Amino acid sequence: MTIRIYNSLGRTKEDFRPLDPNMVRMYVCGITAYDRCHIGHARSAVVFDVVVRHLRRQGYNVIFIRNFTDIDDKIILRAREEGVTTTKLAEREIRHFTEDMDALGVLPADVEPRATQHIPEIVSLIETLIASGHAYEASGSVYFSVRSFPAYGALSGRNIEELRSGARIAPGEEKRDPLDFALWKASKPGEPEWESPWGKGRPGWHIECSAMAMKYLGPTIDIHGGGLDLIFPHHENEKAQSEAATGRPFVRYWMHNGFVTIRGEKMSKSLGNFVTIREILSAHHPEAIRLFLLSKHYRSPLDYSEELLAESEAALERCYAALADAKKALSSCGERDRPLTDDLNEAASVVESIKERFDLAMADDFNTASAIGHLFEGVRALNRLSQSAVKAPSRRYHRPLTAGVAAIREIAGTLGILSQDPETFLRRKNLDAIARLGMDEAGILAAIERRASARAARDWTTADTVRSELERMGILLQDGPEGTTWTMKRQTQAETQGGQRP
RNA sequence: GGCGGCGUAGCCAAGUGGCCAAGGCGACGGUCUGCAAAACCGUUAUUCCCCGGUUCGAAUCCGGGCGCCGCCUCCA
Repeated sequence: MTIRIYNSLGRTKEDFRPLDPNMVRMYVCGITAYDRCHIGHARSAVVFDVVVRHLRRQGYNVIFIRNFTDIDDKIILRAREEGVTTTKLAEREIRHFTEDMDALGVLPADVEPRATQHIPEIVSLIETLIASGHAYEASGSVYFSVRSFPAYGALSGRNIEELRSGARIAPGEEKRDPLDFALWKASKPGEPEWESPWGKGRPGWHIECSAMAMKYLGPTIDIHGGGLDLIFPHHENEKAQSEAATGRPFVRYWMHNGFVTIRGEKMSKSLGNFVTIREILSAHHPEAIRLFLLSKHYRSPLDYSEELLAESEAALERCYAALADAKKALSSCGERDRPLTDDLNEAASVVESIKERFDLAMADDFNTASAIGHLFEGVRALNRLSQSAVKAPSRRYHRPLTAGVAAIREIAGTLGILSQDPETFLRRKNLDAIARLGMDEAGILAAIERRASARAARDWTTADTVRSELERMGILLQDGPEGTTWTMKRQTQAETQGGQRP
């Protein structure tokens, strides 16, 4: 199936044809390691994680690189404020990031290179650019000459002359053109520094990505990803310096994810309206967070709110409940050969077709929102089969139930959800919830016992009193053929109002 | 100012020329149940911000409004 990708360069959807038919070279800009990551960083990571997972499931051999910027102005500034070295600060934040990613189920990249560990490659790339007249040295710094690269502005759709009129040269910079950008920055006293042919200094921000991408993936890579805000100047500059150095196209498909907003505004440090990944993880299941992040197409803005996260959580629970029910149904469908009704045959065919429809949605520029729609159609069809299988057992349920569970798990695997055992997930969720309320299960089980005796005696008043007492604490009872089970009441919108966060 | 995006049910969100406008959350009615819950079934947008136009036919294309947002400086 041909995948179509919206290419930021050209702003159209194009058929995806990697340089080598079965291999995908992919690079995504990671974080600058100076502070905790928020849900916006999580979105970028999860979106490209899903791209990698999907490409791999389609049979591509994906080489995936995600870098860490571990030296830059912000890191130097923050390290100074905290009185630690830039290395220590970066190490710490990289560790936090890695922990966040592990928690979110984001697969590690094949290589996670750091700028400071690639100084020789960076220096060598800069030397090439100087030799070919695309860069020049001035007082120990090296700048890229934008004028020397006529295609500059093509990626971001910017007009060079307009950019030039708005740009200015900062004090201490010796640029020949206001648009020129630093490849190498001469160090100021007290700053971290590395040896170079131009004296001690450190790499500029953009050059590290070119050097590392080309080191691990070669001069032309298939997919380069990052947040929308990286298009200009970061990716424009990366493209210019890489192509100036090699004379070959740097990236075949540029992908940019949209922002996470909060109350309609971009989440950012400067506005102070950000919510860290860690905060959200403390209140929500990681897979619910993934489902939320994937609920909208990756290029559109996604508005964050507690209510929407709670909705995703409810939707996720529904999926797990369906898998758990299907398992039970499977064990009770028996050997009797009873034909299925038309609508059940239809449910069976829905279940058998969701993989294909899911892949079709994903092939259209990774339309996860649409793909999730198909997933839920599968869930409903599976529920229908499970319910009938219990009511009117027949061995004819065996195949669609088994296929349905397998299909749902497989496509969910592309999204990085439904990876746990359903019973374990549901039980854990309940135990976690009562633990948060400071309760334990013994009390609940005792109450269920009391109610069971009352019910046996047909004392409905007592039975209902016990049940409503538990319900007031947020615990719902479910009477089934094998006795009574308990579960936590789902949070509704009304109940989450004025919830955990302002 | 330049460039770009968005406006679909109570909320979230697919769909970008033609089957009844996906799916999720919520709400309501039904099946089930002692009553419930869960699940299932049904209902919940004669209509896609507004006004014109093109077309046999438009949420989808064109023109004009209105509203919201982003980039143009570090930013996922």
